[in-house]
Amino acid sequence: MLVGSIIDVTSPQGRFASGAAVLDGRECYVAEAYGKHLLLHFDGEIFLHIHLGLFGRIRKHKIPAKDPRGAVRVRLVSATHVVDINGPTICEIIERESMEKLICRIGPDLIRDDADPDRAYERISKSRVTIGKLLMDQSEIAGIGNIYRTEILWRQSIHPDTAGRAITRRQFESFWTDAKELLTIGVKRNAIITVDDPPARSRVGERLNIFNKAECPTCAGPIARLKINGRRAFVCVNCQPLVPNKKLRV
DNA sequence: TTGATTGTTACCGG
DNA sequence: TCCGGTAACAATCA
Repeated sequence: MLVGSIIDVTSPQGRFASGAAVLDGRECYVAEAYGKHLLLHFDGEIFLHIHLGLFGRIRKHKIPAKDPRGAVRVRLVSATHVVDINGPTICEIIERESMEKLICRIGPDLIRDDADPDRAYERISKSRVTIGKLLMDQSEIAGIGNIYRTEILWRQSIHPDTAGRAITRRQFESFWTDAKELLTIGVKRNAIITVDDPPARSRVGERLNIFNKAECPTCAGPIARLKINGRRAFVCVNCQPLVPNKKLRV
C-alpha cells in the first residue's frame, strides 16, 4: 500500500475538497486496512479514512500525472507518483478518537495478524442468524464480501441458511483458515480467486467455482440461486446440504 | 438510456 | 432488543 511522503493533496472534484486541504504538506507514515476500511496516518494524528464501497477505485500513476479520470475525490501526490481515489462511499478526515471507535466496531479482520478468531466464533456460535448473513456483517468478521461468501461456504460444504449457532468449532476453524488463505491470495493477485489452480491469464468465470454458474464443478449438479439480504448468493444443493439440527428450535 | 453491481447505513415495523 | 425489509447513496460499464 501507499506508505511514504505525501507532498501535496488535491481534491479536483467533489464534496471532499475542504477536508483534503487539511492533508496538504503533511507526511503520511502508515497505510493500514481494517477489513474494507483503509486508514492513512498523517502528521499530527490526522487520519484519512476511506471505504471504497461497491464502486470505489484506487488508481496509481507515475508522475507526470494525467488529468483525473471520473469522480476523483482525493489525489495524493508524492515526488514520483499520484494516487487517485475514485468514488468512495467514505472519504473523510478523522482524528484518533474517531479512528479508534471505528476499529472497535469492526469485527476481527481475517488477514490481520492481530485478528482474534475466538472473538468471531464467540458471537457466531450464539447467533440464531444464518451464517450467510453473518459472514457479510462486518462487525462479526471483517473482509468477506458477496462473492467470497458464496465461494467460501461452498468450499466448506456449508449451506448459507445454516444458523450461526449450528456451526461447530471445527467447521469454524476450517472456515477461518480457508477464508484467510483466499483473502491473502486476493490481496496478492488483486483479484478474487477461489479455484485452486486458475489459468495464468484467467477470466472472472475461471477464477470462481459456483458464483454466477449453473453447474457445480465437483458434482455437476445444479447451482441454486438465492437472495440473502438482497444480494445474490449461490449454493450447490448436493455439496452444501442444509443439515437439520434437532436440538435447535427457531 | 437502463440495469446491474466485489457495500454500508438509517429507519421502520413486527 | 433483535431481526428482516426497504430505501438511499455511490460510479461505471455493457
